[in-house]
Amino acid sequence: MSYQPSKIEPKWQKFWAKNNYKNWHTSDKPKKKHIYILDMFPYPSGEGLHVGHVEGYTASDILSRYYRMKGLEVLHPMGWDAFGLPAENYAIQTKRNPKEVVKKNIKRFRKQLQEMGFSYDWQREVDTTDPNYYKWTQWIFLQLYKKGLAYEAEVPVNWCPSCKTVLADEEVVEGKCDRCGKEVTRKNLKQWVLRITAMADRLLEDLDLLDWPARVKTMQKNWIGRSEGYDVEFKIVGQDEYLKTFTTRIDTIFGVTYLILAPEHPLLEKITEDSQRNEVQDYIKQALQKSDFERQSVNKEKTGVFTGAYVINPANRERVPVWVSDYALISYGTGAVMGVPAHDERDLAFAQQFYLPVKEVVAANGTLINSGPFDGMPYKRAQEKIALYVGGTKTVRYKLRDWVFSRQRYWGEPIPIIKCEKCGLVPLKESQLPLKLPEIKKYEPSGKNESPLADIVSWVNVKCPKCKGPAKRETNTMPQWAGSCWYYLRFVDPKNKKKLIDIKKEKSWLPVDIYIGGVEHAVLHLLYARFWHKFLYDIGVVSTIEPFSRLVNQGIILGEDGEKMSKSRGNVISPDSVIKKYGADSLRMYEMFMGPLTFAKPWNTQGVIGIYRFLNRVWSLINEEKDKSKKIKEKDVFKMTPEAKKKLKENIEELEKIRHQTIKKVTEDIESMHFNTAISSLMEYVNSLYQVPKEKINKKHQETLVLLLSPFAPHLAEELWQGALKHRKSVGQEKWPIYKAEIAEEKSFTLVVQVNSKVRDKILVSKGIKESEAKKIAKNSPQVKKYLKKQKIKKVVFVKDRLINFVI
RNA sequence: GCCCAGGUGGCGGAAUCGGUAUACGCAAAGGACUUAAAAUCCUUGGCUUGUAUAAGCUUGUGGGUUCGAGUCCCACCCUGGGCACCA
Repeated sequence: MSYQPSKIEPKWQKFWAKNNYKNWHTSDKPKKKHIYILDMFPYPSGEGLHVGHVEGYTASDILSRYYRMKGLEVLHPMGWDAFGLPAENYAIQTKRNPKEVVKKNIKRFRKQLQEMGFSYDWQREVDTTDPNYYKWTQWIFLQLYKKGLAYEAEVPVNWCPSCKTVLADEEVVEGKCDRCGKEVTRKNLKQWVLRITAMADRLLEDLDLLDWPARVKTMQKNWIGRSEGYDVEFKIVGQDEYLKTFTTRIDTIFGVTYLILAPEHPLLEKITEDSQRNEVQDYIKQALQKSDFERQSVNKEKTGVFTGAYVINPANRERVPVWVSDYALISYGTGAVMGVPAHDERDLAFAQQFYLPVKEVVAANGTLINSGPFDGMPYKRAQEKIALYVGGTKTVRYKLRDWVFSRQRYWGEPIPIIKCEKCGLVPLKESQLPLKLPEIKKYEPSGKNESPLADIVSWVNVKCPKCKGPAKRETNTMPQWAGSCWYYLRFVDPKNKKKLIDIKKEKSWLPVDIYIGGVEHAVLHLLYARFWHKFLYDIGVVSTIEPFSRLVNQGIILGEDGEKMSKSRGNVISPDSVIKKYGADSLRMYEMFMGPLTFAKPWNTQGVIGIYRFLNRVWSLINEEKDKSKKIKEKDVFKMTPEAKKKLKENIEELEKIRHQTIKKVTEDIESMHFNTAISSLMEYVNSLYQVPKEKINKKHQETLVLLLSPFAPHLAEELWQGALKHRKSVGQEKWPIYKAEIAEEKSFTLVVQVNSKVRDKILVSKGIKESEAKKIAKNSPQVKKYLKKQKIKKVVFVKDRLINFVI
């Protein structure tokens, strides 16, 4: 019989599913050594699983299967991030109810994951749209509200006209909606906002504790954008007002030649001179009409208008003009900037545009000039002194803004707040959770700055829990990210009715040891989840300060043309079609063999076939009858050096050595996540086994091969283990093979003989050979003799167990 | 513009500490088997010169350190990613 994945794979999937996947179920409170291996759970979109999911999920599955065989208890769960725009937009497109659509999509995703042979603990499955789950998402919101970390505010927000909802800053990419690609506009709306800025310092500092890719840490650092500087006030000439500016370079204050206010600055109106009023008002109007993206696009010409007002520079008492320009942002600092064209690129561009003076105050050597009493002082040291001199206050500012948390959409967690005209905002009682999302007929966004929930009179109108008077429910829903902020906690205790998580269980499993997923979540999910986790730590729900100790980003898989996979390009590879042709094992292994996990790699269908061939070779190595085995002709066998060939023929010990070397290599490579080289070494092992007549291969070799292969190609391994090799247990429950270092070690090595650093000969010698002996052997080589001739040897370099170099 | 990562055969990639560059796989060529094809198995394979022994060159480019550099240092070029008026 030949290797037929379409026959054996469903068979073993059924076998694993027995007793609700009992073999992969983990206890709540692990006793032995344990590890929590987590995938970023998918949005169950209508597209189904794609090859990018398969990549990360295969990597984590290999680790999970490996560590189980090493005797660790492994928590490896899966669930569904099913609220939010992708599912809802798909439902609207196909004119169906989001709930039904999601249910169907989840079913399909689950089936696809099971067809990949992923070893999840399906008893811990969670779904963010299940009321038993989002009850706790709402509960966390209530706690945030009680601690003052959730508040309502009228804020300028990003509005997507196509999705008809508010977006978080993180969801806007290059001025466009991250979901649909439409240009985002700006609106002022009353919104729920989470005070993530309160955690800014901790989110920044604790990055040091994490074993994460440096670039993800850098992205978070930049996103938080901490700057230390000073607030400095400038007195307005002829008025009693002061303009407060924020600067990180107070040492350049003697170089201020103008001041800039953002168009939204509250004092602008008041300070503008009548002669300039029309011009300034026109400018403000224009600026406010522009989208954020337009205003902030780079390399654009600077614009601005003089207000007619002057301020006094507190450092040197000079009068400097006040301008309005949209390169000052109202949302950062004080909305007012001191213009120092000599030492700031943007200020220089502005000054050149409007012929404003440029005054140098820091010399090339870094000491101050034209700075009165501070001349000659190094600029760094001058900062504190100047601050004292001009009355500046030390301030820390962040780029990070509070997180706009409400969405005008149906498909999200309802915010558990009641609005009463008399009592104001009244939170629901915990006993009233979950506040279920009502089933409605019309769930398209209305575009009226409200969620479609606002139209459900029977749901919206309630009695105020406090005064019993008429009141209304909050109709906005939570954003996509809410449910994914804490799902990794629920996996540990998915059925707890009384608590979000039992802290004893949390203590034994958290933090997540290995978290695998795409880099696209570097500042969204990963920052929000850290924020919530720290909050839960503060209120005593969890005992750990960070949720994910180690993060690994898989690289994206490109189409066969080397471009990003997309429907419009027509280069999308569907996992289903690959499974159908070559089986899930080939798909898994190919994706791991393509290259390092973290690299971006182009798909190559021929490569899948290569892996398929390899699995066939494994199959026939173990399955074929001995008499039918390769008609090995001694003369045409070997692809190895003559020495190795001889050894293999004469000495089966060589094969045993390779067996131990392979165990060593595969073990080390799995632990360091070098899956591509682990597979290479399995291939080399199989190639070696093919070099010897079948009857010389003992069962030990076959068993080792199957065990080592089992995390990568679990179906094939199970078939061979329980079939041809006649074992009773699942291969996944066997022990991982061990190697002996002394057997794996090579006894001899190829001594490289160089003359003037050029390789002239290679001689097989035993390991540990001494310099004197090596010298003797090397000098005897006819090749080497040719080069040495009568020349005088100036120097001999000997590297133990490697080479000898004669310098002449 | 700034920051980060990376440039190795026709392709994906391998190569602890500076010590045999190109493992493994794909594609290619030749052979065996077959009526034939597919599949399978075997062999070859960086480039140049050469019948061959062999010699020279080769890890983006140019320098440097070293007995010895894919690996370390300097400069430059290119690709990918991130940030982008954050004062």
